[in-house]
Amino acid sequence: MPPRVRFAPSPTGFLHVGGARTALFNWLFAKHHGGTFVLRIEDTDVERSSDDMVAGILEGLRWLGLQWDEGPEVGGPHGAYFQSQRLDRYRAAAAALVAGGHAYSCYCSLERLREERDTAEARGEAWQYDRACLRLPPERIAALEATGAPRAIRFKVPETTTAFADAVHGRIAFDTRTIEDFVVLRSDGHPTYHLSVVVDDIDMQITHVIRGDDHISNTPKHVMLFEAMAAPVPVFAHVPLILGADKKRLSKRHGATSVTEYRRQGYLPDAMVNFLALLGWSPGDDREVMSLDDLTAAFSLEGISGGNAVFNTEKLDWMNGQYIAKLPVDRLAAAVVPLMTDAGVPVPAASEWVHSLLELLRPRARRLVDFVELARPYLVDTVDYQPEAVEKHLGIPNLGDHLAALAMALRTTDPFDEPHVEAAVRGTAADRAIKAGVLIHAVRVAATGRTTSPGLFEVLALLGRDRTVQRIEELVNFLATRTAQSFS
RNA sequence: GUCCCGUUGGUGUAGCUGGCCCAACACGUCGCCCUUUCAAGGCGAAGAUCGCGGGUUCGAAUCCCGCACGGGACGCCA
Repeated sequence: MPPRVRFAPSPTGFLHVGGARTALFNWLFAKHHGGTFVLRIEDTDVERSSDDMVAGILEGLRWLGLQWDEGPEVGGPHGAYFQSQRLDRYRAAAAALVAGGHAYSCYCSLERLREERDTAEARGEAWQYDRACLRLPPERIAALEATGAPRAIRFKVPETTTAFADAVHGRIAFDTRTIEDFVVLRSDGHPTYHLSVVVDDIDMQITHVIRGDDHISNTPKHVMLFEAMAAPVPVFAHVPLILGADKKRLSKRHGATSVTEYRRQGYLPDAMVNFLALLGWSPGDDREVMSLDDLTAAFSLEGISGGNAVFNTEKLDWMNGQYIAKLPVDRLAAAVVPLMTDAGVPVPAASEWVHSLLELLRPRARRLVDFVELARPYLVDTVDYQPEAVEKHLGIPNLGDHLAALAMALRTTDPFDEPHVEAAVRGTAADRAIKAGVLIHAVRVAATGRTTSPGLFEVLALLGRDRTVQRIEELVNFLATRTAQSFS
């Protein structure tokens, strides 16, 4: 039977990288085994959930290429896929638990519970629910019910040892005495997380629950619930957490954590997926740059490692560079041109020329946004000279004359391509008995205003004769006025 | 405080059915090559007493025990 897995985000925040990786592992597992990937929105916390967050999560998943087989917008035979639309199911399940003797009503006030916890915490201890309401005599319960007192439903935790076989950690056992009678249905009729997940996982026939390590201690509760509902317990696989550089759980403090943010910064979805897949998982061999198809073919739960992983941005950048290097140029242009336009850098319509430019810059970019600054000198009309470039390369005696001579030579360079431009530059340098490098550096400043650029002859060929000559002459003028000023 | 998970170079991992491991791959770092600069690419180097301490064994990163440290969970949040 093909497996059914699910990703069940709570729309109380953005899709962060940890959630994205959990989704990815689920997706890969499903695809590897020809199974089904279900997306379920856990929005039982009405206060904190929002439609915008749902939209953002869906968008993030699609951007990564993780389309779901069942869930929001695509439907499926096991819906609804929003927990807020399944409230009846949870209430029925809670009633069934009570009827079966697995759960009971609790009339304790929130104030009392909080006080108990606070005093316990003051002693440095944890408080467990004292089962006060489990011992209530029937007539007392009847009286409370008659007055319409608010009541929650608590699961009656049996005294045993619950154990489950975790696909990444092996057997994990809990003494249930350390687990209190947890609430499954709040007094407002809304289910808690524990009830809704289990009910949904049963209804949606989930066979494998792949989720974060932070759920390990919830799992015995879920196992007990599955058993109380006489449902088969799915296989659990708890994947390690993603940590920041300080080994603390990844959070806002660490900078970008949402996939939307990485998208905005110019990371490619394939690179993101590849990088995330390698955080806590390995194919078992030395492969690292892997497509979604490669990952799907290689994926297995056994390859997931047990320890938490630090999110290493440097490696992500490297990975992104690998994918930028391989991106077909038309797709690269489609991704990058809008960024340039947004930044106020005009891009000509001539796509051949733009493609050549991008090819020149490609090995120098790690993120798509890098292209904007990299490309700026080739797209704007006037070149701004960086002070350090001026200082470093323009202090040559008679430089203006040398440049004027070069401009003259370039005027008749034909064709104006890389080898001919190179010949003209080197020829001029030889004629004037200066090192080619000196002239090259100065011309780079003329053409780009910077100390660094792609190979100068490629740059000039790309700029074309007119703009090249014009920029060299502009630098000649700049030098002349500067000299005049220094004498005044 | 209690329970649970984890611990291989700065980072991510491989190795973990014990010997082929004086530990491998990738990122990062450093150097060299290429070269007009910056990248990219190629080549090379440094960097881990495999958390610590005991044990088992002819032999342990690999098996057992203890400890330390890190992380997570202990809600009518998910």
